Amino acid sequence: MTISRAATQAGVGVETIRFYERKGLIEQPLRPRDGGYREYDCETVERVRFIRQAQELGFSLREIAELLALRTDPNADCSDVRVQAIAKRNDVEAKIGQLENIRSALDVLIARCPGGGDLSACTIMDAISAPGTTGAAPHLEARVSENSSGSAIFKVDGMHCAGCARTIEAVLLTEPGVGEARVSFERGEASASFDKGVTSVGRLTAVAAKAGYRLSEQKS
Amino acid sequence: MTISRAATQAGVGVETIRFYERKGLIEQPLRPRDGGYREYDCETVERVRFIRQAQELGFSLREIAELLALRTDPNADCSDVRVQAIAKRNDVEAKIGQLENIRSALDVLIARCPGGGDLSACTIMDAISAPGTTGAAPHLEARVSENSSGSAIFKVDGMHCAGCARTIEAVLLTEPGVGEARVSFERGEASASFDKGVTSVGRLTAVAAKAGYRLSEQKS
DNA sequence: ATTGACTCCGTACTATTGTACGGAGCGCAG
DNA sequence: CTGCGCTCCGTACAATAGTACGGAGTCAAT
Repeated sequence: MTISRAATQAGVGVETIRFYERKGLIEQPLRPRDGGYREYDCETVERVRFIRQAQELGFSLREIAELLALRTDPNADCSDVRVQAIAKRNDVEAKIGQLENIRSALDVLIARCPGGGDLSACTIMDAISAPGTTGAAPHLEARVSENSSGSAIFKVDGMHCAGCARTIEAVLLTEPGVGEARVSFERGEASASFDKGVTSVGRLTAVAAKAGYRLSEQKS
Repeated sequence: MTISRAATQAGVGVETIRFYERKGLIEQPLRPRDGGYREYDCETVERVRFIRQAQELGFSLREIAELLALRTDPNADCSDVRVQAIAKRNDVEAKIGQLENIRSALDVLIARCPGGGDLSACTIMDAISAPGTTGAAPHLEARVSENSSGSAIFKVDGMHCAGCARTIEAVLLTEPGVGEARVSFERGEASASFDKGVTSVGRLTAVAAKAGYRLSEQKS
């Protein structure tokens, strides 16, 4: 069987067969003499079919290579394959979960949209511009009052727009130990709650300074 | 604001900012004189944040570029955005459906697997090798007796293994008008049902011949 | 004025899964 | 033995979303 026939039978292109050979997924078949044509048997066709089938189940070529290696390994156990399948199932499950989150976020967006009129009133654009308003932000709520919790209110210098406020919130939250950060552009104020054993007011002003904003603590 | 500061504030790498510029997603900001540094304002940071946010909702950079173009287009309507969002939601829905199919196929595989013992007994490997046994194959069942249905039984010459049988089934099914094809390696026989108005016994033997197998009709 | 950090720019590379191309070689039929 | 089609091989290219590198230039501080 020549390569094009094998390819047709496996339902792929000729180049794909050669590609799989280069990738080590199938062996190059024996050839009569050097420079001759590849001579395929049905087993290789089967192997290519196996690859396509496994791809449909969501396995990558790398994973399929492992599966194929197992297939020829005399020490391989059925449970090895089972483990792979279960891991893959869990991958798929996780992806489904992510996509469901995205879907419900989009649903909220679409439901809220007036469906016409000026773009400046478009709630979808607003929602994309301002993250965290379409759903709860669990990482913000979860850990108020943890250990030795402290908090501080700052006056902020150097903000030009509401985006700057979000910037500062973001950099404060990157600091370990910070549980909550709220910055108001209108009031020129920032507040943060944090674990005193992990970080400090000084560190917070430092990270903000690194981002280009001057914070000064307001003792209350 | 320099590029690295803007990148930090937007939560991306410096190279990513330059990459977005090259892609036209953000404009290169004005620079003091030729050869000087890029001078960013918060608006660009906002724009980059918008991009990341939209990516999390599953939009590709190409789609985000369209969204951004809308944002500055004075004629853009809120419904344009809504249409995009709905289309994306449907995309996401479709992907979820595909993944659910994969998941249930894997579930079936895992449930059937003995969970140990020799690989030759592994039902998962078997299932991957022999497609169509894990779930229904709707395209096979759906259209028996459509129009002017005919059928034929053939004796097959040139099969070497069970895989050859599947090959022949596959090539017969590629032929338009063929509703069902069954090939048995053990019996050396093939059967097919098809629409007489679309294809014919001759065409079926022809496509099989092109794949390297000789079919001869068995008049019954 | 010099140092050190940062930036600029083009290009090359990462990973994934193939496709496409061009020149040379092989196999078979007439 | 000549022609036609198929194959061989390496290489380049497709899309996606960046990341990395090297040499030169710039900025701010010392």
